[in-house]
Amino acid sequence: MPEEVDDAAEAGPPLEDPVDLTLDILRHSAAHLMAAAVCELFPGTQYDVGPSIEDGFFYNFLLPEDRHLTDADLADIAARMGELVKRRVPYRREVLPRDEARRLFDEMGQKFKVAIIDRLAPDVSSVSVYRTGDFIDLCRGPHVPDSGTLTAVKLLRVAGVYWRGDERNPQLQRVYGTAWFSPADLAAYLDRLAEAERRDHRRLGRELEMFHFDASAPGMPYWLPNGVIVLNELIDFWRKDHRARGYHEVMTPLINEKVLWETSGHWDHYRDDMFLFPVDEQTTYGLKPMNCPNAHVIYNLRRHSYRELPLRYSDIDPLHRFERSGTLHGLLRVRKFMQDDAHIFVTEEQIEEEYARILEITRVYYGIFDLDYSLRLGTRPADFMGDPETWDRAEAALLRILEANAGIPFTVEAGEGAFYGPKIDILMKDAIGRSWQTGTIQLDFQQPRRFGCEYIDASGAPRTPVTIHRVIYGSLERFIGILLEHFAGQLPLWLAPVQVEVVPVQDDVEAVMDCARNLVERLEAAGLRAAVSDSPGNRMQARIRDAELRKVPYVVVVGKRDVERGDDVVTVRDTRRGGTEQRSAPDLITLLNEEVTSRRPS
RNA sequence: GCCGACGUAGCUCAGUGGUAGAGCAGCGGUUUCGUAAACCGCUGGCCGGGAGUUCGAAUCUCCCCGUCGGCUCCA
Repeated sequence: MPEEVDDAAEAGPPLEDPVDLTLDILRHSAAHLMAAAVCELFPGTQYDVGPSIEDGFFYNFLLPEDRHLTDADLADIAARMGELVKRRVPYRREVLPRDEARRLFDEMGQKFKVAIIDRLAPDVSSVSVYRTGDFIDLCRGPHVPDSGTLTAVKLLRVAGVYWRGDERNPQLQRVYGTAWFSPADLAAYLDRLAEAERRDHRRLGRELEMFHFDASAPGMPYWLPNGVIVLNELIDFWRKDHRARGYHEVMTPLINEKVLWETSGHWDHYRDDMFLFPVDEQTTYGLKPMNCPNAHVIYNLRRHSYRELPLRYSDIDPLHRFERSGTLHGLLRVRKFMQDDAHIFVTEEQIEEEYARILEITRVYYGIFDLDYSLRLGTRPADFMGDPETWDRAEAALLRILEANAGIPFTVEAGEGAFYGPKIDILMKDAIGRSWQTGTIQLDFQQPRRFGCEYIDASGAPRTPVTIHRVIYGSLERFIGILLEHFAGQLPLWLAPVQVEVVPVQDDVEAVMDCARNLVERLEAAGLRAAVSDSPGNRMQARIRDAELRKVPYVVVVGKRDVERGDDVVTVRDTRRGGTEQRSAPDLITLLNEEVTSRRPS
């Protein structure tokens, strides 16, 4: 789990012994036990930090002589831990003066521990250490009384991590594990992971034939017919709604000469994330990673009055970003994507009101899908453009906006802003609880200035507008990935590639087939996506199963009995809620159309 | 990009040095059945790519590509 770990937080003034055993204590003790096993198996191992995290624990190691842990080693480590559990090794606490503890770890050659002690606050005069057999760790505790408590522990995986989370530092190896009160709890946790895997959008995307990734285009999705329907429905809704909200859609070049990126600042701040290609000795083009520079070009096509602002340009052009290979992840992290993008030119006085409008759009859009989200304010990054005073002003404005929108939880992340301005991000979680940014609302004082954008204010003087960059869905690719996981593939009716499938009971009876085809025609005439089940020779049951597996929301079965009755009443199976009911065809059409237009989530 | 793992039929997977397999899907036939899998048969593979070791490589070694889990980075 990508938990934020302050590596000095483990050490400090000793804590008292716990009254009750918590999962936190159990997991932290499991981390110690694992480190003890690793040190026994690989003498000379340096150990760094090993906290409890959500659902488990980890410990970071540097093995001697460039040895690296592999999955095979995990089994050995687990076996050694098992022996220690059987021996009920006590966790013994000692409190030492700070300098004595430093000497102890220094003599042991544990330089990570020495570094932790050296980073402690000056007023910390004593620290505690815990001994588990021969293993000694710098640790505030508290811990379990002995290792006999650790009966439901499983080591999960090994990962490379940069020391103290900095890519310029040497890489350590981290072993992740999970620990629970009982083997039954552990089994339940593993079941939960297996359930999450069934919701994995990559699996659903393949099974539902929505998208594909080819080895020749890593991170660039092929959208298949089913996926294009979802994509287009989302875009159609967005387009129509935003036109009504005063947005003007534009389309701009996918590639621009280097000079544009120099003007925008991308050349200096974003070049490494761009696809760049020289076309001759003098000319280099860049494939656009963002739409903002071209939006500024459009703004500058004529003079603007303050009366025109806010001026809202939207676009959904494809973007390409050269993401590092190890970071790609299905639709959630791609190199080619589209955003429901817009650039809004406002006066500084209009910022807060326009943000309020955008946050209202966010509430509406995420409400449609029953999605829970949180907000995050990202402030000035290390590699920022412009002057700190402007940044401070902008950050203060966004903080006021967030506070005014009480009810939605938000966090402030220092250094998480874009290089041109601070931003409010919308965060969502995937099936296994990983957090992803979807929408973002960014404030930009830099690009309008760099592009020389102006408007004429009420007194006739030229002034520089502020640009708000905003996406609500964010990347449509990522948003669809999140939706697939959120709905476990059972999309709301308005997005479902096939909304109704008609299954004939007897596919060799012409009257039955005519009835099925006629129903589909009427559904289609009413604007619904319908099809006759086309697997000749299969029994009705197999056709229903097939439609269920493809997550078709409604399945209608028609057979001889319906034809003979001739009352235009059919049996409708609701695959999302389960169960069937009788309904006249006209009623069915009205009902489904109502569900589509209201965009009910399920 | 870094650490670890994985890559065999469209999909899920078995096969650890000696003739490439199963289920599902697909195709052909039989069946026409009332709400989650009828039956029989057939087809289908540069075993991710390249080099090496070996009498012999899906299997062992090295390099590359891709994927998965983390780290870093980010919509």
